[in-house]
Amino acid sequence: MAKSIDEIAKLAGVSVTSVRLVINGQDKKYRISEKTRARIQSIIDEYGYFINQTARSLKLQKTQTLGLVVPRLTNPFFSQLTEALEIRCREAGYQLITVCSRDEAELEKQVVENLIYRSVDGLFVTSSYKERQSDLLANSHGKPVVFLDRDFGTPDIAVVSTNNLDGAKSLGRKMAEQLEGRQLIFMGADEWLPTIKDRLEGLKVGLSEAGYQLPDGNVHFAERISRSHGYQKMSELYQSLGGPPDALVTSALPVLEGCLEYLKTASGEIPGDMVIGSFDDHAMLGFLPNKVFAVRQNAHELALEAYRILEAKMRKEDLEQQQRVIMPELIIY
Amino acid sequence: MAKSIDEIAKLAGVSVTSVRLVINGQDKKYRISEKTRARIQSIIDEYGYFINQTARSLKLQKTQTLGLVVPRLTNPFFSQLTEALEIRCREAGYQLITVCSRDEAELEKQVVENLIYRSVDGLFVTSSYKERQSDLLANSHGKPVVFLDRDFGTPDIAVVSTNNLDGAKSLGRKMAEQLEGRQLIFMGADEWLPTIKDRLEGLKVGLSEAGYQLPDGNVHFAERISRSHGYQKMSELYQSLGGPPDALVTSALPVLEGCLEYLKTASGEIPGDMVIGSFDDHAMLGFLPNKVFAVRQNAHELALEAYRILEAKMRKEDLEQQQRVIMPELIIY
DNA sequence: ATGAAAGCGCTAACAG
DNA sequence: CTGTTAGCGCTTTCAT
Repeated sequence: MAKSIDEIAKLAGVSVTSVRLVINGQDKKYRISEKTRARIQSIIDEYGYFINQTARSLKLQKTQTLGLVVPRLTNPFFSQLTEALEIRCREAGYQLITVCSRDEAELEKQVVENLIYRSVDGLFVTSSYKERQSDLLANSHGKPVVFLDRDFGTPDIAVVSTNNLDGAKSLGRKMAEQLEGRQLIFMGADEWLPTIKDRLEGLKVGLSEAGYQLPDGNVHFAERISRSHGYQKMSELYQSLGGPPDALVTSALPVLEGCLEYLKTASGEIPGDMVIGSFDDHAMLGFLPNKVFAVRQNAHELALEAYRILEAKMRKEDLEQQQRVIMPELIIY
Repeated sequence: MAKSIDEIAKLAGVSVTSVRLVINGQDKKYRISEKTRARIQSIIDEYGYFINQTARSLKLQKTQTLGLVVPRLTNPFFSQLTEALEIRCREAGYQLITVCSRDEAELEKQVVENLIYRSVDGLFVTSSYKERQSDLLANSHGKPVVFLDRDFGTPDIAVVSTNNLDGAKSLGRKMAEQLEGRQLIFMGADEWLPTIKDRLEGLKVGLSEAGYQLPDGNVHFAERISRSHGYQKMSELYQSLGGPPDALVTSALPVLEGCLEYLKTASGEIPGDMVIGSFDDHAMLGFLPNKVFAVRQNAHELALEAYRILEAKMRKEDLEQQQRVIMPELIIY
């Protein structure tokens, strides 16, 4: 039904140039006569035209698509980030292509390569390892890249991340107030991630500012960020403590869920007097009987900043500042 | 750095045909001499080759991309569905492009059009209205479409959905056992959606099978599926009941969250003896002090079936059965 | 066993 | 005011 420019031109008995001009609204009256314009328009109205983006992309060497790599979409933080970024990109005329890496190095490599084959004009990447980051930079085929969420400290690259350090500090200070001599346990996972390191580091500083030194023995790491690994690790901890911790801080939501699940199994219910600290916020955290502190990242702001930087890179502007750190918010339930 | 076929051919002093044959591994020894093969290979090894998918797509009239339209990615059900579908598509050599419609008719129209412009080879769409569904079918430019999650009853189209009716029935039967003469309130939203209608309808049937007739006055609808609308509606309900309901069933998670938030504000805490029924499951539901029943959709199965049908359509197979209804699971916390 | 050439639909430069 | 044409990188058919 819908026709190409050539076909419209043929049907109207004019050249492709004329058709192009009216399609693009460049029929500035002194270029195309009203008669031809009308004829062309009528053909378009009758058959419909719709542009073949593939051909356009091939000609212009530009696809108007951007790629986004996130670990998982089922992680609420990343799904918020993705939604916000998609909206921003569409506003700007870009189509966003989102893929998941599951934080697996091999998969990350593969999906990034896929995106590059598809000739995306730029990339947003949440990289799982420092090496993958440098590797990508070396094989980016000149495509601009903005890294998200994790700053491995590689110099001279564009990164937009959350200020986990300061977020964790204020979490630490607030939680210390609740302790009154009781013990706090930190339960992390994927400790090689800079986000996780900062969270632990900041927490320690914040706690100590309020007078509580976190003993090394109170720091635990589950194997990976996942519910089952959190469950497993909490079961070990529960045995050694002989009960639930007085206060618990987890570095990610799935880990917290696993911990709570174990505690519910072991004690019959969630111990309501256990103070909880969580990185990553979730609506339902507010419905626990416990006192809960949650550090909420600003996914929206992160998305806007990342887009801003990528766009500047695409138009080859010189960026004075290609690193941005966004402040999270401390929620108290 | 990486070169195109033409350039490789020039560098090796051979024709593009020869280069193509070795790239595609079709250098069946009786076609290309070992000498030329080696020369070509060495050039490729040195400079690297990487295919320009855009050019390939233009030639073949096939992009190896598929589109997916979901209302929101921040809805856990849809993020699960998206993850599963992305994995399945990649396995099959397709790149999935996901966009959000926010259940807004205009936006849905726009994003679908975008995808079609980009010449996706096929589409998965969670349509928000029956009319948008028929409209899309009329303007699909011959592209195969599989609709997800919502079956508006349009005949002869491909739909993969959850058996909300039977899921709701078993929810109703189970909840009735807990009532012991107390009142149950249903709180829905977006009542024009077939999923929502089925949930209410099934619930009524299930309840009545177990001896409880749900009065019409106990059925309420918030304006839209959102936390704030759930909060609003629960506040009205709370006033008129003079307290929290004995049992509450919501048609979607955000609505439940809003209701609980109001109850926490009003009563200081979630009334622990309120029996809760939820469509859509979430990990944290298990941590409420309440008795909770959740109908969990099978996003994974839904994704696999949808892909299977779309693939069959793309290869123009005759489908005896292009409707699939997947059974959900009743989770009891 | 290898090469030449057409053509996918578009854009842009140039020619009337 | 309007038309012609080259070429983006690939696949495929037909020659040699």
